[in-house]
Amino acid sequence: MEIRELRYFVAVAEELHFGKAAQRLGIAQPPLSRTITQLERRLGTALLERSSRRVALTEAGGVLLAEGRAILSAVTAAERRTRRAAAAHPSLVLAVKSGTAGELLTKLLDAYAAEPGAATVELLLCEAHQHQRLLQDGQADVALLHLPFDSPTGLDTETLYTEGQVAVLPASHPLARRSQVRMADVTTLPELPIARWPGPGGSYPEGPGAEVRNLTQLFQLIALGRTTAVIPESASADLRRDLAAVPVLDAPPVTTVIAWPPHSRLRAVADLIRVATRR
Amino acid sequence: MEIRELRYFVAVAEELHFGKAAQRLGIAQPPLSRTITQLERRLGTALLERSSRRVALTEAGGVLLAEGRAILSAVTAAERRTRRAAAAHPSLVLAVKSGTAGELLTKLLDAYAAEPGAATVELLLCEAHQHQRLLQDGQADVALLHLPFDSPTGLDTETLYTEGQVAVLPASHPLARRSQVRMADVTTLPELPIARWPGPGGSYPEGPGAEVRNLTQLFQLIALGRTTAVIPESASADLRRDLAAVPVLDAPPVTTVIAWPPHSRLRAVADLIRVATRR
DNA sequence: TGCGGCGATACCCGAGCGATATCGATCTGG
DNA sequence: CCAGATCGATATCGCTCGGGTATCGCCGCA
Repeated sequence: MEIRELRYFVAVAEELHFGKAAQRLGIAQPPLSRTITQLERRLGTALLERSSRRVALTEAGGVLLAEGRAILSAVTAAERRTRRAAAAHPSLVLAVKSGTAGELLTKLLDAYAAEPGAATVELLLCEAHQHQRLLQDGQADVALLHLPFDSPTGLDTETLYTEGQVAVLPASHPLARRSQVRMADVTTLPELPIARWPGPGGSYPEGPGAEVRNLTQLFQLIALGRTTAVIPESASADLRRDLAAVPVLDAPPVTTVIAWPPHSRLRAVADLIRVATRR
Repeated sequence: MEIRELRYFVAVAEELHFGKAAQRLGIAQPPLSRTITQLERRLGTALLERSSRRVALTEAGGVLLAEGRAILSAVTAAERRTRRAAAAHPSLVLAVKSGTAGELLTKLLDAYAAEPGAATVELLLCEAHQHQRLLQDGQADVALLHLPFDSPTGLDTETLYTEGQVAVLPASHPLARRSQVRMADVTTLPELPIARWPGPGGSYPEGPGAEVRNLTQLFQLIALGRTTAVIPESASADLRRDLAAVPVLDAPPVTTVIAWPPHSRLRAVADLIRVATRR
């Protein structure tokens, strides 16, 4: 099996249309048909069921689509990482959600910078749930994830620390004067529905609350009395004056982990992980 | 980058000798040289430092070797899994160390077999530390690992259960009458050095104890009074009459986890994991 | 029933892959 | 210090194979 064949197959499997796939690949349709047929013959398996009106994946085709996507991104990752490893000035890309400020990150970067032979650390600020893709296609070398929100599927991780969550409320709200609350107190406020974050696929779950993408948006909407949210304690470190944070006793704890692709060979990654986990 | 190029590069990087690599690949040496040069030009990076007497990896070459190996095994895994997904009779390969008998496995297999639409489960008995390779190159679909002995690097896992460890001793040994011992009691017996298991690389660590590969060997050597060992409680379930097991209070607990490759699409894998983790 | 959409087939051309022959550099033994 | 051996690079050739255009055959639809 060659990469070219996989690229072609993935294109067809995603478009479910030979013509469109050929266009996307920048080739004509006949060689595409031929390549897929040849791939099927090599594997000894039908990958697509095709009539002249409809193209569908077979069971085997579905498996190959999943595996193929992973392989293709592994290949682009390998190219990127190889090029980067050759750069005169070694550097390290650390992916973090734009919310993740916090002492932890500062301390980590300072501690690593103090190491002998430390590489330049570039911060790659990303949207929620993007870390995994960034690590898997080689755009980032390491990431900070927040369990259980982010999924560490297929990554190696080390736990850095665990914290509780707080409810963020308008300072004037009755609950804001409490020293602690429970999830039920926060989720049952009819006038303040819980904000919705995008899911792993990038789309929002159904619900009444406002749709938000980052903390600035969230805080503004809370200050306006339109929504509320339960977030990790450290994310509420420097809150606006018109907001209040109240610990939520029974909210699931949030664990910050450092994650990296399983076969990373970069010395800088190993160093950073060592610095992050020692103490 | 094409698979062919990667295969060639990995061969040269492993042999560090163009002639030998060409032989291993079953081609002549000139096209191999040419392909590597072309790969280096495409990546814009030297991968190998070559004089006429010596071939060595560059920094970038080392990175590409690690990534390339992973990609190559992912490709063979994709081929195997695609073919298997097309088989008329769906089956599932579960990799377990030959020691892992125990109730857990029996219960798991029974529970899964009772599911509607259960696939045939083939057991693949393997040596220590082989699970990961088997999963990564598609010879197995799921595995049972024992942390902290086996490493779940690059795999997704769910914890099944945790147990203590016991010291296995000749029944006639003085310690065998104790109801519990400590690590120090067992490791400091001059006449009974602790047995050595192969490490992740397949080679044995240095030390005085006997080299063993499986429980039968181990038990025989213990019965002969040549060695002793600390093993998970469940592995000592049906012990020979001339052996005794004593709980070791301060031995690290052993966690059995079920592990699978991160982007598995097989329904049977999902079912098995669901069955394994529910209760 | 004729038309349009879509994948498969037929056929041709050029790039690229592999083989052989040979060169040039470097290490080794006498 | 030189002759031979070793080993990677280069030159050149033939052929496979990947890509293009033209066209067919099938099927849904008006």
